[in-house]
This record gives sequence, structure tokens and C-alpha cells, in this order.
Amino acid sequence: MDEDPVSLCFEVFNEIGIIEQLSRTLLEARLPEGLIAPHFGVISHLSRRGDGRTPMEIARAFQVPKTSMTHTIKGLEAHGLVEVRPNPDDGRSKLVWLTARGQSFRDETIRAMVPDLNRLSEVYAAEKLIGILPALRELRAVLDADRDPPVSKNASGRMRAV
Amino acid sequence: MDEDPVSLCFEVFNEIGIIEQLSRTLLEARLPEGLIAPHFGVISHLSRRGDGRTPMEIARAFQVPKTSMTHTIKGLEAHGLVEVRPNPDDGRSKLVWLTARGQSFRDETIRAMVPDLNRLSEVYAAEKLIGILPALRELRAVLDADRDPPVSKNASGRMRAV
DNA sequence: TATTTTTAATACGATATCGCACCATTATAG
DNA sequence: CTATAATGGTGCGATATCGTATTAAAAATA
Repeated sequence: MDEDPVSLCFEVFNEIGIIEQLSRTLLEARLPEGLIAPHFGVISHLSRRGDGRTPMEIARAFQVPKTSMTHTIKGLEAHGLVEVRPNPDDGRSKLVWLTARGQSFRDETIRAMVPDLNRLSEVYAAEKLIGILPALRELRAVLDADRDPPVSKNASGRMRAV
Repeated sequence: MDEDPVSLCFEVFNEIGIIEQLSRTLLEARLPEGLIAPHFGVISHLSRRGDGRTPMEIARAFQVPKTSMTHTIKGLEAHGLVEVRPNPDDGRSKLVWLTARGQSFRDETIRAMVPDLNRLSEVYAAEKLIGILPALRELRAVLDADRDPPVSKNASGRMRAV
């Protein structure tokens, strides 16, 4: 192998970028008109980690600027999948709540993807996924920790919080 | 572990999505004003695989709609990193050529990223990258093959051709 | 308590992404 | 050879992403 460490990094990140794109396309093929991966991501996050979170918390979790999250949440609100209400504990912020429609949107989407994932598992054993998951988690954690020190000075926001 | 296959898939794709985002941010931090990851991607592709390709070929390689690639190439042209000329063999298409500035743009960018990658390698051994690369390649290939059959009817374009 | 700094959200503008429609050219069918 | 279908590229409009600046509220500091 003619692999120097730098090329190796580029190659791994390249594969990961392609997988991200293909898997996103797979997901979005099952989403209703007008909703895309970030919408599903937020709903799923609220469902798994619990709702009643501020837009800023969600933006941190997804590592996107808060302005982007404002926009995404607005889309979810327009589709009736979340409700945004004032935060009684902090007059600056709001809290985002899942609606019943939001919860069923998540369930339906996952259900709709099962055939795709089964098809995938026929040619790529789940054991292989289990095999790479720890290494991916670690790589993610390392990259995460490497970002600009969380000096909290960088208010325009792009930090990740699981 | 309480992992059913579906959750496992979502988890792997989720990690991959985050890594994609973090690595892209890492790259873009080293790119000059006005250029983003897709610009670098196209230049790097032309450099590694050879230039003199049609926009459509490049769009396929990156799995993006041709209209997006038109836009990206326009940006590269504006920065003097590529030249677009008619294809003498096919009046419909054009060919994209790297300029000297384009080549050095790629070299400089990679050079600028070496410190980042070295920093990474201090906490995440290259062996681990080598360890997951084959599995990632296979996963990418499987997802790639799974896409809608290349019926060539879907002219609006989203197919990948390495 | 009064002042300053930090934080959350958003409006706004610039650029990016992408679907659709269109034109020109080439390939295919008859 | 002609008619039809397929292909490559782009204009256009809708939406997405994101940086900057602004406003309001809270936290920190004096």
C-alpha cells in the first residue's frame, strides 16, 4: 500500500462523505414532500432525548449555526410536527415540544425505512456495522474534542453536545 | 446491548453524518474565502482522476444533480481554478480542465491540513483508520449498488460512477 | 443596585442545493 | 433518411445554509 497518513485520512473522510450522502438520499426518499433529513433529525432527536429543549440546545446537538436551526424549526412548526412555546425559566429562549403528529411522523418514517434497511442487511451483515460502530464513535468523539476550545466566546455557535 | 438491526443502522449513519460534518468543517477552515468543500472536492477529483471531464461525469461522480455541478463549476471558473471548453467530440457537452492555479490550490489546501491531520493522528492512530477503511468501502459500494436501477430514464441525474 | 458582558433568538442578505422546464445535439427506431 | 427518444447543459424559482447585525433578557461585575 502506498498510503501515507494524510492520504489515508482523505480517503476515509471521502468514503464517509459518500456514505453520508447515499444514506441521506435513502432517508429522504421516504420523507413526505417538503421535509428533508434535518427535519427528521430534529424530530428524532426530540423523541429519543426528550423534548422541551431550546432551539440553541438543538443547534448545538446538530452542530449547526443557530440561524439554520431557527429555519428548520420553523419548517417543522409549519408542518405541525412541533410546537414552540416560551421558556418559563428564561425569557430569552423558547422550548420546542413534539406534537402527536411529530411523534407519529418519526414512527412512520422509521417504519417506511425498514424494507430499505432489510435489503441492505442482505448484502451487508449487521455484524459488520457492529464491527465499525465503536471505531466510528471514537473518531467522532476525537474530532468533536478537537474543535476550537469551547471558550464560550464564540457565540455565533457551532459546538456539539451529543 | 439492546440493538435491533434498524436502530443499529440509524446509529451508524448518525455517527457517519456527524463525522462528515466535522471533517467538512475541518477542511473548510483551511479553504480561502468563497470556496467550500464541494469546490475542493471537484478540484481534487480532477487532479486525482485526471481532468478534461464533462460536468455530467463529475456530477455523477459526486452524486449530485447536474444543476448543482453547473453552479459549483461556475464558482471554480470564477476563481480561475478550472477552465471550461467545448468538447470537440460532442457538441452537447463541455470539458473541464484544471488550471495551474487549480492544481496549486489543491496542493496548498492539503499542505494546510497536514497539521490538523497530525493532531488527529496523535489521538486516533492511523491503524484504526486502516482498520475501518475496508468496511467503509464495502458499505459505500453496497449503498451505491442499491440505488434505483440505472434505467437511464431518470434524466434529472443522480448516479454515481466513482 | 447600576453597568457591562454574555446569551438566545431572529431578520436579513449572500450563496448553495435542487427540481423543473427548455434548448441543442446526438443516438435510436422505423 | 426521417422521426423520435435520450442526453448534456443551463435558466429559473423555491428552499436551505450560514454569517452578520440587532434586540431582548439574563448573568456577571463593579
